Amino acid sequence: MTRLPSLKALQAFRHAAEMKSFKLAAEQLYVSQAAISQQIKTLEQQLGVTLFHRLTRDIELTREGQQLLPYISKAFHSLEQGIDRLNDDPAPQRLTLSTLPSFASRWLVPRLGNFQSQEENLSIHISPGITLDSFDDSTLDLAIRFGKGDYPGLSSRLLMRDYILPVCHPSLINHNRPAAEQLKELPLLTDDAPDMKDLWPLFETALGLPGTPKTHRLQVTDSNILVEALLSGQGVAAARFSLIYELIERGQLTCPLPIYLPSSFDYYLVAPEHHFKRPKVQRFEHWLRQQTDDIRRRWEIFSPQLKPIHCVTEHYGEQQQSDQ
Amino acid sequence: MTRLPSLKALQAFRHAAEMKSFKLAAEQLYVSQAAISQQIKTLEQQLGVTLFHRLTRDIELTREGQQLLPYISKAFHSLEQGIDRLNDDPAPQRLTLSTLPSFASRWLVPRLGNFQSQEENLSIHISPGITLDSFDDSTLDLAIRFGKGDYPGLSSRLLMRDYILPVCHPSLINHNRPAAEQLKELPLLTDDAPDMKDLWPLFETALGLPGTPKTHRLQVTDSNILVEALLSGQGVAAARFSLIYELIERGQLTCPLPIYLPSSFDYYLVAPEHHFKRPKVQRFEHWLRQQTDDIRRRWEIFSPQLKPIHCVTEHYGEQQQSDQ
DNA sequence: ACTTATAAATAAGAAAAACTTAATTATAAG
DNA sequence: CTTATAATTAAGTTTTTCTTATTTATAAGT
Repeated sequence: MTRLPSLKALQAFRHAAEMKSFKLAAEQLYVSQAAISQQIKTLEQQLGVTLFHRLTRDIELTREGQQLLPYISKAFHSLEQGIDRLNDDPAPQRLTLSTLPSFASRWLVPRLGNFQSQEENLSIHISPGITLDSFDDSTLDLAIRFGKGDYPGLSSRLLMRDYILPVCHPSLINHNRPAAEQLKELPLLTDDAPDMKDLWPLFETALGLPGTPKTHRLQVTDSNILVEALLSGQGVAAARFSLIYELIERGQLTCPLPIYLPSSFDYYLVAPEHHFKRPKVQRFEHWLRQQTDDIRRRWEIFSPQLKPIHCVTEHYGEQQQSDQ
Repeated sequence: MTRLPSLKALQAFRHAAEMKSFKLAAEQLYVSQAAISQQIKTLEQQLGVTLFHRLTRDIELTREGQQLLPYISKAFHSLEQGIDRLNDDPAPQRLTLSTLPSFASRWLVPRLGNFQSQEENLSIHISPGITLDSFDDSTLDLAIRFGKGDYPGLSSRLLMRDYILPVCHPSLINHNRPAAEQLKELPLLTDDAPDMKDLWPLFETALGLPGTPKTHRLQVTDSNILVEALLSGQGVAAARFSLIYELIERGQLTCPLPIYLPSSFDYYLVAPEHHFKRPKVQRFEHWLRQQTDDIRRRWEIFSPQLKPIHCVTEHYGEQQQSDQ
């Protein structure tokens, strides 16, 4: 039942018929004219029909060719239309984003006004959530996710790298004593997200401090709440630079130890590949990268004072590739 | 601009979508399931879209897949319809034949009653002509042509071989004298068709007769007229067995010399390949071959008395591949 | 809970299709 | 009569597609 000829042969026929020339058809399709000649020859053999009269220096459709052409054209139109529609944006005036709640409220929303002011006609919708929303219901344009960049079935682009710092409220640190010692006495606030769990001990061993388990600890599930706890001076924690750099700059938080950990998870833009072709998404991505460039500059200013702990992140590499 | 995927990939998609299974699609298309899997994978890459959700033991279309499917189906319908139409018979109740006038009147028409009686609903039209009619105007179903079987752009099938005999009216021959001598005195009737020209000298040299050019001769352009002239005793001629065998059997003509020449031209059925698939054409061909079997049997009875002249027909081979 | 069975994915190599260049053919135009 | 053009043909190369064998994931059966 494989009675259908190949698309290439049909395309050759279509172009040759429209141009009334194998040569021009070949140019349009970026192949040699011999290729067209051969395709049409085999097409004619397969169909058992002569499609063209070969006159000396031009060709013309036979009756059968004329009869066939409209069906072929129609078929190609339908194919092309279907494929074009796939990439069409169902709602070009509306940009729907999925992000982590912490990133949304602490970083994205405060800046979004700037983007909205230059995109008068675009309404922006944010869908905050821990898990990655499905792109199947067609409403979601783009996700900003925190992970390793492996999102099966989706296309991802690195938005920015992140770094993890030990932080606490400035009032908890007495500058006359070594900070490391004081930290031992403070309650530890932990984030149980997979990428943030059990990071504190790495700081301690890096400093050669005995790994005495902390007695006081407060465990949260959302980085946002963790930051609020830090701001109110409830203890120390490992926190992401991206979420707290402004607080440090403003003196609302401090980084008591001159060390940091490169994050094993980074920020990615995630969507089906074709969503990245939507003009509104491209404009948003462009704006977003301007904003993250700003973070990167701040980090470049801030980081020289710190020493990286190159923790071999193998125990992250092995764990389930979970994502927030 | 080669943005279209291959037909195979689209066909794989179509069947997989309809069957909700790569395995079943593979069976329908007579390929392995791995082939379908790969085709769809590359299709998804090309389109930048996920077409199927892979659940464990079945698959389902994504939103994009659902959106694409109707366009693809429509395109395939159009293709299939166009190709089917090509082979459709525009007038199944009417059989139009093109043949040589001589063959039509002397052989075909007298027998056609037999065919027509078993084909009540088929009207038969004969278009007699020296040259091969064009198949472009869609009215012609089949041609019965006399030639070498090379009809560029058309399909041809050998219908029957033919043989050339020296013949004249019986009354012209006196059985008490050697026939060869008597023939020298009779007028020669010639057919100036390319395949019949200059055949008489071959008979003469075959018999070892001096090639004294005949003084009396009558030249005709149609074999039919030649036969009429022979019947009325106007002379001798080289004539086709197919056209005169019944006259010999009835004693209306005689073959005075026990020799014959295999014809360099034979009878062929000629048409665009797909015309041979039309039911009415197939029925006609079947009937026609029954009829020509009869001629062949008669020849097998008649020919043992004769000696073939294996004239090296090179001067036919080299001449223009003309056709009657 | 453990085995079995199913459907899809993947890898590697074989087979088929399509393309390229170069040479040939046929004929209109100069 | 020569030249130039467009198509065809031939031969060899590249690309695509397919097959077999293996792997993965999971639902179903024991």
